[in-house]
Amino acid sequence: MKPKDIKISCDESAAGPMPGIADCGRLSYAIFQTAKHHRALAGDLLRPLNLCPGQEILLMRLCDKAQQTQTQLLECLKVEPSTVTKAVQRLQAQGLVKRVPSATDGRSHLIQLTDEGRELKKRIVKMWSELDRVTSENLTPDEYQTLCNLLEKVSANVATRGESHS
Amino acid sequence: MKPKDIKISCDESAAGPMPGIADCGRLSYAIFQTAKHHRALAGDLLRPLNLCPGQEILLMRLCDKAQQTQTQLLECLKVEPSTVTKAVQRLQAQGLVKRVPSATDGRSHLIQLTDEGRELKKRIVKMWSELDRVTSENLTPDEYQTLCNLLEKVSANVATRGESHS
DNA sequence: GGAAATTATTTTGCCGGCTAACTAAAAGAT
DNA sequence: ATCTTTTAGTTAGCCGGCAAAATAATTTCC
Repeated sequence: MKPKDIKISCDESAAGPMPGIADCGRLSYAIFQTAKHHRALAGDLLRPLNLCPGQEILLMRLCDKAQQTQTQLLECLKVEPSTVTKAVQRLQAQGLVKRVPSATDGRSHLIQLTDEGRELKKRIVKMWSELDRVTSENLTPDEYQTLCNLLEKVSANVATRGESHS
Repeated sequence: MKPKDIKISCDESAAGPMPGIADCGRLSYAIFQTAKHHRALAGDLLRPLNLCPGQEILLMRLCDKAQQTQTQLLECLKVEPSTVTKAVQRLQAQGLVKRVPSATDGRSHLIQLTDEGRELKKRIVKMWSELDRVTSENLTPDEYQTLCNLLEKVSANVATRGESHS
């Protein structure tokens, strides 16, 4: 009869909401924790589709605009080249994506969805909606808006990599 | 004379803020992107300390309460056992952390900071404050508060792993 | 046209995180 | 006391992500 009442974890114990790092960076800590759980939840919802978090976004990009160069992908995904390389390799091995050499540039390949990949779109959209639903479960529409706006503001603050040079 | 004006990325181009996945999950998308950039920024600030994002939090936990079992650590860090195992191994190899076998339980070890690890505390706190400062740069105190509150709310929504089983 | 610089991509290697399968010690049940 | 179950940690293997270094094709500049 004691399912989980022995909660001796560090946070919600006796003396308030954890000392230490959360004190000098409550926002950073909240982002950190929220994101980790959010990603884990995404992973759970993605597992039935045989995908890992991050892959679904790449696939959706290819739905929006078929025929993309890896450079285009990494720009809009905001990841490093090697990340795209690896992701594409894996998706290709799964038969969701195809690479055709560019006719005009011998260095680059165009990435496109296979039929199988294209069929996943509906399921991804559904999964992603569900993710957002769970994420925002007890938020009012106003809170949802506010949160998105603030996060987007913060995102801009924090996305100073690669733009601030010179 | 064209340093970076050829921005043909997917988001802020012609037709509004990107179609597709962000439409059916604006919040999820914002969390995803913000967290990635935030983590990258943390990585930048952590590099001079020779740490990777995530390690600093473990160390801070050990500052708050020396002598912790790995199980205690994983509970308050909210990560899986294997994650702690690996992290502790690496921090130990760096000489920041020590493991002493528990006197009362032959299975567990107590993790504690070395002197060197303890010396890092001040720098971590400083780094973390700086991270939070940059993150919240253009937010009013009110916005900061609101954002933290909303994120913590969302975090609870999304942290349903391991608690919902029967 | 040929050397130099830029661009597209890959490879390697590392880190945090997770899952799944496993070992070993401790606690319960009979 | 023994057998069973639970608990503490480890290992191996995979994924996303990053950094640094290398390769190859393209552009640019003279």
